[in-house]
Amino acid sequence: MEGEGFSPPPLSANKPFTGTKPLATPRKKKKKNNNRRFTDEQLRSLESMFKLETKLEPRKKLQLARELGLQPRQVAIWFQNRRARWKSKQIEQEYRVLKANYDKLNSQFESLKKEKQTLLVQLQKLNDRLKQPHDRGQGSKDSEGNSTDAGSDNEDTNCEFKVKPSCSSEALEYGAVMYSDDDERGSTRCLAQEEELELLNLGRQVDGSLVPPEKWCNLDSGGLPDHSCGTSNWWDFWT
DNA sequence: CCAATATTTAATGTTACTTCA
DNA sequence: GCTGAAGTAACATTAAATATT
Repeated sequence: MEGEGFSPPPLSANKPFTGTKPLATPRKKKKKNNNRRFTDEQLRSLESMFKLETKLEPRKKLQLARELGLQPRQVAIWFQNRRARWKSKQIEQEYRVLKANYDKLNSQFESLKKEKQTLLVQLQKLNDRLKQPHDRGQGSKDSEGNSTDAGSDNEDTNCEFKVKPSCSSEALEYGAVMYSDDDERGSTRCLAQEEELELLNLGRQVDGSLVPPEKWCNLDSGGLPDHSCGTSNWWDFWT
C-alpha cells in the first residue's frame, strides 16, 4: 500500500489545476479519479527537482508540495510515475544500444565469413594443383624446355607456382610468388612465400599427406563455426 | 467539425521491504 | 529476537484528459 496515512487527496486542495471543470458526477463507479494535469509551472518544478534527485526525501517532498500547492501524496505519486517513465525510457535506450552493437558485430561476422569463404576457395584450388603433378610427369615443360616443376630439384611439395612477370618487381624482389587466380574476380594475387607455405600447410597432415577438406573442421560449412572443432568453444573461432 | 481510437498521466491497489518502538 | 504499525518503492492497472486519425 502506498500509505502515507493520507486519504485520497481532497480535490479542493488542488487549486492550481488547469481549470477544467470538476466532475460533478463520477462517470464510472470506481474512483472519481479527478485526473487533471498539473500546471506547466508545477511540472517544471517537479521536473527540475527530478533532475536533481529521482527520489525525494520526505522533507523536500513536503516543501515542494507546499510550494506547488499540491498534496505531499500527489508529489510522491508524481515521482513514482516519473521514475516509471524514466525507467522505460532507459530500457528503450539500452535496447537501441544493444541492437546497434549486435548489428555491427553481425556485419563484421558476415564479412569475415565471406573472407573465410574466399580463402577456402583459394586453398581448395591450391590443393587441387598439388594433386596435379602426377598427370604432369611428361608435359610440364614449356616451349623453351624450361622445367617449371617446382619439385624437380629438391622440394617435396611439387609446387607448380610460376613466377609471372606481371608481379611487381618489388614483390618479386621480396620473394613473392605469383599464381593465376581463376576465381570469380579473375584477379591475380601476389602472396609472400611464407604466407603461401602457411596456406599449403593448412591442408597438410603432420606426415605431409593432405587432409581431406571435409576434415577441416567443417570450415567450409559456410555457417557458424562448427562446435565439433578442436577448440571447445565456438568463439575460439575468432581468436 | 465530429467521432473513434490512441496516448498520456494522475491516481489506486497490491506486494514486499525496511525501520522503529 | 519477535511483532505490529508506518512508510515507501515497485509494479500493474484504471480512468480521465488529451492528441491523433
